[in-house]
Amino acid sequence: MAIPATDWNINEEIREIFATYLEKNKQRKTPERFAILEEIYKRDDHFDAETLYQHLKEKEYNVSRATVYNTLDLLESCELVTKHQFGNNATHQYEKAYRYKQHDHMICLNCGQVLEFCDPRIQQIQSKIGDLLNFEISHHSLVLYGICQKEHCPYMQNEQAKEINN
Amino acid sequence: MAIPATDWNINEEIREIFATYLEKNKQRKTPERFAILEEIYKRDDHFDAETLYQHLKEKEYNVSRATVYNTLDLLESCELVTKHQFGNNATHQYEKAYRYKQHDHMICLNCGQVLEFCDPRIQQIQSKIGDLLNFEISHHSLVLYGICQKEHCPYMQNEQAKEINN
DNA sequence: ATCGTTGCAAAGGTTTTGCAGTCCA
DNA sequence: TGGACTGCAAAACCTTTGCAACGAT
Repeated sequence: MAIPATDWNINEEIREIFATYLEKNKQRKTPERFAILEEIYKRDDHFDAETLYQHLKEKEYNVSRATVYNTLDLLESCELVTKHQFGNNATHQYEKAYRYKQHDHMICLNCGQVLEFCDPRIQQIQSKIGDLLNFEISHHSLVLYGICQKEHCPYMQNEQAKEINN
Repeated sequence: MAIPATDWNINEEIREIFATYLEKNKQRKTPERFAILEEIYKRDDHFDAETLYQHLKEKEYNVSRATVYNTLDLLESCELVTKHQFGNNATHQYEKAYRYKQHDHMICLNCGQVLEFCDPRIQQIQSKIGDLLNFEISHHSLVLYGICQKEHCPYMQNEQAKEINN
């Protein structure tokens, strides 16, 4: 039942970062905001706002959708959360960002699984194109779409894949 | 008043491709569909469905939004049009795809301008990661976000930029 | 006590859908 | 002619907003 020390420390660290951010920006430290932050860092996958809202509702905390969206914006601003736009559907995907090294995504059009990968060349491309076209590049989004060749990838397995496929 | 031969030929070619696609897929060759195709290939920029709908409405053709969306889907399927998701807003951007070499996009977060660029390394990344993670990659989306350093980039110049910025 | 934040529901913008009428094959 | 396509409007979807009540500072 003991919580691993590392988990605890990370949670403390994150709460601290968020608290400092809120103070600096003269925003209130409400319990709802910290509950949302905690729930996000408990999860390990990519998620959307509605899913997060449902998970919170099922548990202890009764927060409204408006608060979820508001808090996600705040967490994005202080870089504790990253917001993604995968596929062509309207729904945004989010993921925790703290201490996760920068990476890009590859998505299976059949089963909807999201894989993460790194390639240093993308940084090179970023600086080269920025210099070339006289841009100060702040960030990028690279998504590879394809079909995973593993046998455990049944066609149209889940809703997420359908949405990504449109 | 003479239409340049190349333009004419390209238009004929495109109509032919679309017609063949429609036949193969047992879809009807309606005037609306060809009017939409033609309007798209007259334009040189990125556009969204609503803009296209308005342009058609202002001109000869009275098509409905539903038909515009339906036709854009068809044109995407036969690869005459590419659909993009820039920024975090809900609106999709489209662009004509025939005979335009594959490229990626860089977007100014101030003025919303969209620049296109090519870098062969992205193809290399695509095949390397595909091999590595056992994926059959069909396409990718790379968008660089930044601030253009030119003097003619006033802050928050237009609506598009605001939307990209959220 | 103040004033930012919450919850709820209603509005917002983009895209899809249902249905009756139209028209291509 | 018949089934697919169109137009219209309504619905669906995700997200934001208005406002009264609440609560952190």
